[in-house]
Amino acid sequence: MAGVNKVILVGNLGKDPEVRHLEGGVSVAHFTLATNDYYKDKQGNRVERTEWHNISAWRGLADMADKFLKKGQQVYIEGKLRTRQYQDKDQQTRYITEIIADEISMLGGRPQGLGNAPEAVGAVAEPQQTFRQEPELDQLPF
Amino acid sequence: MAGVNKVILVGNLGKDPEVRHLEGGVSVAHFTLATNDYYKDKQGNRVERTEWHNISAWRGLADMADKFLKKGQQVYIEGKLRTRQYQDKDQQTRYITEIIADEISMLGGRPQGLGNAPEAVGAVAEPQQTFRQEPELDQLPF
Amino acid sequence: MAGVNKVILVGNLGKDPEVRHLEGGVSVAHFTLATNDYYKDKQGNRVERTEWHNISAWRGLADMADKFLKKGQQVYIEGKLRTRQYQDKDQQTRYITEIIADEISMLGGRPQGLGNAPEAVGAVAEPQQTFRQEPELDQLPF
Amino acid sequence: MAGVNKVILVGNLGKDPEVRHLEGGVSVAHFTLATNDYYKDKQGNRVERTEWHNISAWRGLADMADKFLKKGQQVYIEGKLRTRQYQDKDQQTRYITEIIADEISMLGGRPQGLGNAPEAVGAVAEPQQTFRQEPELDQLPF
DNA sequence: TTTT
DNA sequence: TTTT
Repeated sequence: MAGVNKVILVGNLGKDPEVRHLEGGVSVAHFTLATNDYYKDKQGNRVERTEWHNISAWRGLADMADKFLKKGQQVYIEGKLRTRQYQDKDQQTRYITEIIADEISMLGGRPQGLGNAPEAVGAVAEPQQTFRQEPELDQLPF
Repeated sequence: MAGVNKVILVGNLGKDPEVRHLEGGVSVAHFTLATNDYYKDKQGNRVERTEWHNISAWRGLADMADKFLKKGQQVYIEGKLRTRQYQDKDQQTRYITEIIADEISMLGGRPQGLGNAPEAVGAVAEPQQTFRQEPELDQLPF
Repeated sequence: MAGVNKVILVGNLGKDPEVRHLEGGVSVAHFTLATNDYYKDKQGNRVERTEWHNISAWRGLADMADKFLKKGQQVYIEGKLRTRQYQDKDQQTRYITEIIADEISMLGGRPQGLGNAPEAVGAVAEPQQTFRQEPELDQLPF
Repeated sequence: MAGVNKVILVGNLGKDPEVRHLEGGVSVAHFTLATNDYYKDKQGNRVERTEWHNISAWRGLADMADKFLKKGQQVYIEGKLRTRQYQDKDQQTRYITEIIADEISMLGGRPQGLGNAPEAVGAVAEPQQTFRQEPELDQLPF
């Protein structure tokens, strides 16, 4: 059966990505992304609402996130929703919904907080690049 | 700050929408939506993965869902992500991520399970209609 | 520089796909897709507006379109915009904007007009499948 | 019949918007947007491809574009495709495909080329705002 | 005609 | 926990 499961976000990283390296050489990055929205309430006041999203990126995208993404940076993210369950510290089943990134683009100008570290040179020289998940790897379970 | 928070889904309702009428005449509908995905594992076998999404629709869209949407029906949904917290029965704080629908389109042919009930006539006559949230109401808190 | 160029359509094929086989074994399919929209005019009358899109699909997607897509069928298409120029019969430069498909999903029930031709069995058995362009081929010029 | 006709772009303005005021107080803005894409050719060289899009914005969005958007600025645009015909100078029928903007978000930092002109103060103070077409006006013919 |  |  046909299905479409697509998420498109433009927002700012709430923290630097955290990257773990799993067995088999697979890496995964996690970070949060804030998307801001405005609306007018009944009194006509402008009210801000921030939504926080849990982003995860795998393999090549995880490495890219590790190298180039920093807290505060504005990015475009395309991905899919996935809700997984886990056991909390009291052995209760809990659910968390994440966006598995398929594509990440760095927006705006030079990312803040990036020094002259060698690994950042690529980002500095071309800070607004797009990275895509290699599709042949997308088939692995995660 | 600019933000984009957009979800696009094509899937099938897991159950009939449940509609509640809040104080002030506001109605809200909840249902689940399954999106199906296929991938090939390392052995080349075709594996199916179903993702379940919590959909909520408000006001006019809730009324539309109540009238026209049935379990099993295939729909296109556009909306935004929202994670809210609630207290479970043990007074523990829990989080749930929902898609707040902005637009719902009925796909495919005549919806199954629809008899000749008068309220369904519109849907039967034109089963593949699109419904949008009235935007001037979008500003109300929910 | 980061760029996003994305089109999402749900509509019906205006005709059967026309497939050509280019040198080098590359195939390309062309068809038109109608998306319907409704709005209310100043008098409150419901007015229908149909927009016609030029779709092109390459390689594996072209073969899929050739086998499974028929005039009238409802599909979900994701792709990118591309405007190319060509010379008309009077040697005038003309422009045409097309959507290069990255993903096509068949929606709704059993496709109309499909008989029992062997090549259609897959589609009939599972008419709502999703097909994606193989990304490693996406890099070829077209 | 249900239909979806959606375009999502992130790119840079090729020129300042040109705004015209039609009879009845309706304003319309036109500008071009470049989206950049990269791919590797068969030799493994990185090749850039730029796609140019014709954007039009109506009413409130046209006024917003007039005030806040400048050549070179990076924006997120959501809209729909529309192909219209017109007569060229030789009375030949020609077609042009445009994206009618529904939403425009200014991305990145302070827009370049903006001085201290009074009309730009709003943009400078809050350069990354999102503007949406008022939907009740969307029903007018254009 | 943009941007890096 | 972001950004303006």
